[in-house]
Amino acid sequence: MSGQRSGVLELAVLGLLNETPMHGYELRKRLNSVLGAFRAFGYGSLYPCLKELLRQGLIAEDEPVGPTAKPLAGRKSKIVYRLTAEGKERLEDLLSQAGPAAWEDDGFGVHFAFFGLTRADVRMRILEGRRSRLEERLDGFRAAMSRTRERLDSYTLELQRHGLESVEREVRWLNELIASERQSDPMPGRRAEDHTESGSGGSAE
Amino acid sequence: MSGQRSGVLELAVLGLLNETPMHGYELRKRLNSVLGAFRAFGYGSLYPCLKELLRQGLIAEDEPVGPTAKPLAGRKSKIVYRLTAEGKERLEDLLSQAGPAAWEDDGFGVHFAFFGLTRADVRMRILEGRRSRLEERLDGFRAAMSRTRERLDSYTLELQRHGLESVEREVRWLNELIASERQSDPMPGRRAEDHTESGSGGSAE
DNA sequence: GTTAGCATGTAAGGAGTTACATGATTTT
DNA sequence: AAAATCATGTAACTCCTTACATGCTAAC
Repeated sequence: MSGQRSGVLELAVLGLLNETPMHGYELRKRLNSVLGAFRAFGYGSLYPCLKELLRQGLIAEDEPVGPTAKPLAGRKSKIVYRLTAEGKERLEDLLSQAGPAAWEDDGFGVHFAFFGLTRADVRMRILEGRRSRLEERLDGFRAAMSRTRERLDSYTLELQRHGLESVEREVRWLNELIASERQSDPMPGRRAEDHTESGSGGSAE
Repeated sequence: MSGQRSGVLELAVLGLLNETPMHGYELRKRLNSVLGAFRAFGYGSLYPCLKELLRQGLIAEDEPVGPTAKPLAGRKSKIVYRLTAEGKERLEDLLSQAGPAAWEDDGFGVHFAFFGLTRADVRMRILEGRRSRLEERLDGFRAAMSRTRERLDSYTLELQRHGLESVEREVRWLNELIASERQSDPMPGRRAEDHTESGSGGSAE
């Protein structure tokens, strides 16, 4: 067990490098612009992650053939990373898992961002998983409210009100997404183990 | 440097124990109901924290004089914690700090929850600090959007749209709160560029 | 008398964060 | 040539999570 690195960052890095090769600095900016609202990563997180992915052979260094291709004077030039075949495999593996990691607060954002690479049934299970996660939270919330309806100063109350409203809004958002997914996906002969159909309804970019 | 424990948990525990003494199990429920929308703590977080606060003398054990007060047969009964004088001091200290810790994603919720114990000027600075933090984020966002308006699949786009909208909503919420704070606080001598007046107002709690 | 919930803990470790350090390139 | 920004990294640390372990107490 050394460096499993099963976090959000790994997936995000693999996903972005799948779109196009990049060097670290650029990667970080794309990272924080794509997932900006949810989390922000610093170099202190990114570079160790790249190092680890490199060690695992999931990504590789591309020799910089760009403009002013200085042939490495002491190794302190741009290092462009690209996804290897194993990396692509790992990415697809990660994106086919529809478990808690994909719908908890951490994780959902990234998984959603790469829904374009995700099978329709997995997408649906993740959306529904997140929705029921949020509904659980609403239940606990309301239960707590009726339990401790007693003395609560107005700030605590306002915080709860706002929190509740935010969660409700996300549920509505999910409902719309789910409805929209169902529409574009005719829900073909749903026969349990049916995942290798000839891909007609894949990623319509 | 041993166990500074300057996190969200410490503040939340001190704040809740300030309202009323409690034992750990109960504390955890209150914790997750008050801050429920933002974070959830497990026992594995809470008990070590209590232990550390105890070591620092910020909280103390209350002998259980409740119903069926079993006088400790092997020490595995309810342990009720209460805030000590030092604990109260520490709480007030934490709640008077209007720094990044109070308006970043992590800390804002807790600090807001205890605004009832916070001086009016500190409250205002925290609300404004958070607002400008969010506005920075909006700027970065929109800059990123105009930079990479190019190819973006619809899911990534939808994620950004939703993220943007959420942040905008929180800014509006903050605006309302700030306006409401200004109203209940006469804000002495407010004359446009007039910010260095001798503070006669302050905390009229 | 056994499930379900209350109640208290510990050991190991994960996933980043902070602060620091430094070189290369472009802009002014 | 100075300043800004691009670019890459490391060491130490923090706050919390996960999984585990245990015992008491009330309900069915």
